[in-house]
Amino acid sequence: MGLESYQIEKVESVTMADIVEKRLLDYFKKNAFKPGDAIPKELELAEALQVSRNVVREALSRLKMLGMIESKKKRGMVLSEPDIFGGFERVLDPLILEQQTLQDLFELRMVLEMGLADLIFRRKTDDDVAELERIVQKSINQNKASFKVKHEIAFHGKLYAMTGNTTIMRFQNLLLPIFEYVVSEEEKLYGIPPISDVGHGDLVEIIKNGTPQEFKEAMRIHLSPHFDRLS
Amino acid sequence: MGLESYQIEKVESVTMADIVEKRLLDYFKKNAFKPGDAIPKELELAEALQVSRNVVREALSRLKMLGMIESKKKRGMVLSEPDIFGGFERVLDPLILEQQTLQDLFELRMVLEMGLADLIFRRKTDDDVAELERIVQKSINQNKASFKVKHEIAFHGKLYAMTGNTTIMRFQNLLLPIFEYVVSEEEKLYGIPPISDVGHGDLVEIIKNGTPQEFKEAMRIHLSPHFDRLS
DNA sequence: TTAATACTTATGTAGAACATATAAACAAAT
DNA sequence: ATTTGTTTATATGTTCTACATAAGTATTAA
Repeated sequence: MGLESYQIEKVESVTMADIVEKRLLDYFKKNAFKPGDAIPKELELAEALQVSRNVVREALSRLKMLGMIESKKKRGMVLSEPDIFGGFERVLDPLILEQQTLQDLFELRMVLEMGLADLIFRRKTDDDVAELERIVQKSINQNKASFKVKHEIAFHGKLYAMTGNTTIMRFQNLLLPIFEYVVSEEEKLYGIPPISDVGHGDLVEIIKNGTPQEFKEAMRIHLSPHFDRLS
Repeated sequence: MGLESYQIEKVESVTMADIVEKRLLDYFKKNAFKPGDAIPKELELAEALQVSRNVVREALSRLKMLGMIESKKKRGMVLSEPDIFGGFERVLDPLILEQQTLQDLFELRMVLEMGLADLIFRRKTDDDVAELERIVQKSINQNKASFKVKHEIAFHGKLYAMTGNTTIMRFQNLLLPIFEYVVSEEEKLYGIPPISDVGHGDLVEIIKNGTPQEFKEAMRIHLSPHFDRLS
């Protein structure tokens, strides 16, 4: 009988820095700290938490990485609006993420893309449509692989931009390298996917004169070469 | 003329820990480190980078927070599969995020919800549908607000679960408190939104016997009370 | 009043010391 | 011979002290 049948759970050592980090987060939430609020000095925290200044600094360093805290000499530290995807960005490396996670993120981006329709139609402007047409126009008679990738990014990036939602846009920008990685891995395994029946030109036409419903269906077909490869 | 017209950018002091953190990340990527690989000892890193062990530890502490590094006494440190949303989770507090970011995240969750259709239809099982029906059944004749919220979470949570995508599921779970916060804030401003023409029962019926296209449209209508409030 | 100066303070960095867990090697016991 | 106990070396965890550095504050000089 293997050890795993005993369901022994691995003891993971919790360090002081872990505890202090959590205490600080709880402290901020409990006291409804807002960006701009000053927080206690390192030595005061160390004294209050009964740990060395070093441990406090390790915990603070973590929060600084997330943009949650800013510090200046003499002036002390203030809470600040964190970079919501800061931690996400650092961790998003195809080489260190599990295959399943990469696959999940690949799907996540496709789900996003399918769900954009209503936001796009709600907020599109004539200028947006004109730029989309320009992007599509530029891609005609271009066959180099490197250009195609750039064009893909420009076109779909513009779609995200049209939502007017900078958070979604940032999110998709972060997911992009993952998407490309998964696509290239798939191509190694299964070859170049068939070209979709619906191209960028068709999508633009629908944005111009069609309905969200038509767009959703068109986008599904546009993505279907990828979609059909999902398990 | 105000200072802002000079486009002076705020000098933000870059600390050694910031630099070392970046160097470490670059080092891992450049050398194609994979989870399980051992990384140099603290003292070696300090020596190589010509900084104190203290600074190295602050940088390492950050990566440990993201789950990117695990350390054990004597055994040293190994790279590990990071928690992809770990940093995100810590930062997701309605009180410290800007109103616009909250709004963006609110929309992001709606976009996700609209995009789920194809994954759900691709992977649904009879058991899934049965459970959805059970959830809907339980909600009949329940009118307490607290129950309604729980029911909402259970129903939509099940929809996410049916995608079989644990990353998407985790993501939506993290977004949930934000969603609830924004909804409650909106209710304070504009009152309770009108009840949608499409309820959970209708959605289940479509999942059972309908098409992804019908589901998308139904979900749009289901969410329209929220959607119509978007600027 | 203004400007130059010194003082104070909180963060940033360095280095040493010790605590603690544990891998590895070795010795003892069954 | 395999297991069990003991020793030892070592890498991380924690604390302490000291000093550097930037930036408010108070003081002084013009």
